[in-house]
Amino acid sequence: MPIKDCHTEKLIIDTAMRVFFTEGRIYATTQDIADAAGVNRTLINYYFRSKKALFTTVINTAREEFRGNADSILSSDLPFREKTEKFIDDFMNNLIKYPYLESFITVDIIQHRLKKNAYPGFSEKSPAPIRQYLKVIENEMEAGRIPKSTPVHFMMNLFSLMIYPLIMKPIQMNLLDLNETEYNNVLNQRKQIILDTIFPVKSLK
Amino acid sequence: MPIKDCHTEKLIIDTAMRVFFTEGRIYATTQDIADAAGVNRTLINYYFRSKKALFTTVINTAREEFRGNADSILSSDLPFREKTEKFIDDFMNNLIKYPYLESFITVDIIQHRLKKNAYPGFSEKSPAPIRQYLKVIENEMEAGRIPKSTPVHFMMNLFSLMIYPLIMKPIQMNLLDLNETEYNNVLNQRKQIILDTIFPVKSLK
DNA sequence: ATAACGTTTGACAAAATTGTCAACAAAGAT
DNA sequence: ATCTTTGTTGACAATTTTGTCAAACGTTAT
Repeated sequence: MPIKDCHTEKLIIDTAMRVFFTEGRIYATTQDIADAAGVNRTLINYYFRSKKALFTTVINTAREEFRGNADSILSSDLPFREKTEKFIDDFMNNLIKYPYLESFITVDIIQHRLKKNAYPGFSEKSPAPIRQYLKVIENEMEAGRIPKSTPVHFMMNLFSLMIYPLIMKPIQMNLLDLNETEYNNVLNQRKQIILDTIFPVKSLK
Repeated sequence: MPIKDCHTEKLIIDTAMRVFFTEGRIYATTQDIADAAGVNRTLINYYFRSKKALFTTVINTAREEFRGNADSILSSDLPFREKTEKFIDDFMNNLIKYPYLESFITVDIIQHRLKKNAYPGFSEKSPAPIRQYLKVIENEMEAGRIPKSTPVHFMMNLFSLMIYPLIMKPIQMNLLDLNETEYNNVLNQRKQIILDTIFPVKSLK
């Protein structure tokens, strides 16, 4: 079989991403992943050497998968509101696929800090498209087209409103007394709600 | 030593809460916790029988610790804005102590779902003070004193804005290019920012 | 003093998880 | 057909983590 197959490798990666980032099973073992993929556990070691190596692979794969669109949207020369709208749309579609990705990255960072290692997944500076977008936010605030605070808070608000309802779905379902279907309906309304929140409509008494 | 000491038991609980909910070390072993507490690991089994039992104990302890204030604030007859202000203040003070508590509860729920068990930490309905507060939000929306959406989204926004910046601190620090001190300064401004976001000021052009 | 009790400890056993290896299978190249 | 390379498997070893137990300790009451 001299031609590289890599279909098993891809199967393992896809399964691991689903188990980790979609289902949020942070304690999943290599056996769990192998079972979910329907392959022999040894193959994980064959293709990735160790569980940790698989882990960094899937995190990087997922991050790259997300970067593409987001960067081109943020770097485009669309007007601020349209750009933000597109960004929310793209980002939330990704979130539905891998809601727990950020949670895993956070856990990963905490691990590295414990061993006093710098986190390999991070570059020194924040990504250029983000820095650029922050500048645009600043302009919009000065022009008075969005509430005056600081670009950093605007970004925090934006990410908070998008991500939190997805990663804490089980808790929120109980807190707000919603079943699965009801909660999913609410999630579908979020894009519009988020827009209305960060671009407040001025129709209050 | 016939008189119950319980100071070791309390030490273990406090340490476990710190390791789990403050430091976010989700992979911490019983040995890690024992080391952090400076006690023999066997004592964890002596006082709590198993790691899982310790886990449910600390989750319940932390939840009870948080409930008290929040419930009395939400059930008080303060005007809506003041009530919300107090709630944010109380909730965020708790969050600073145990930012990762909700993350752990979520992980716990996911575990239980995998075993097809109902989550023991949840009652059927959502807590009464929350249901009551949701009613008040509805009234405020109808009166036009806050932007019209639904109480559920208002709550989601509120929790999102409070919790997300704390649990994703490492990621946000990199994304926004802030060091520890700068990020903490930003966090200190959040209470006011959140108020301004959910009670929009109408000074836009 | 000693008996009783709760607490603490180290050594050990059990379980769970991960990693390694030699053997085997499959498929194209020679 | 045989060789070569890649992929796959099961058995095994190593490691990590958790749980158990008997013995020792310290304090108090008798």
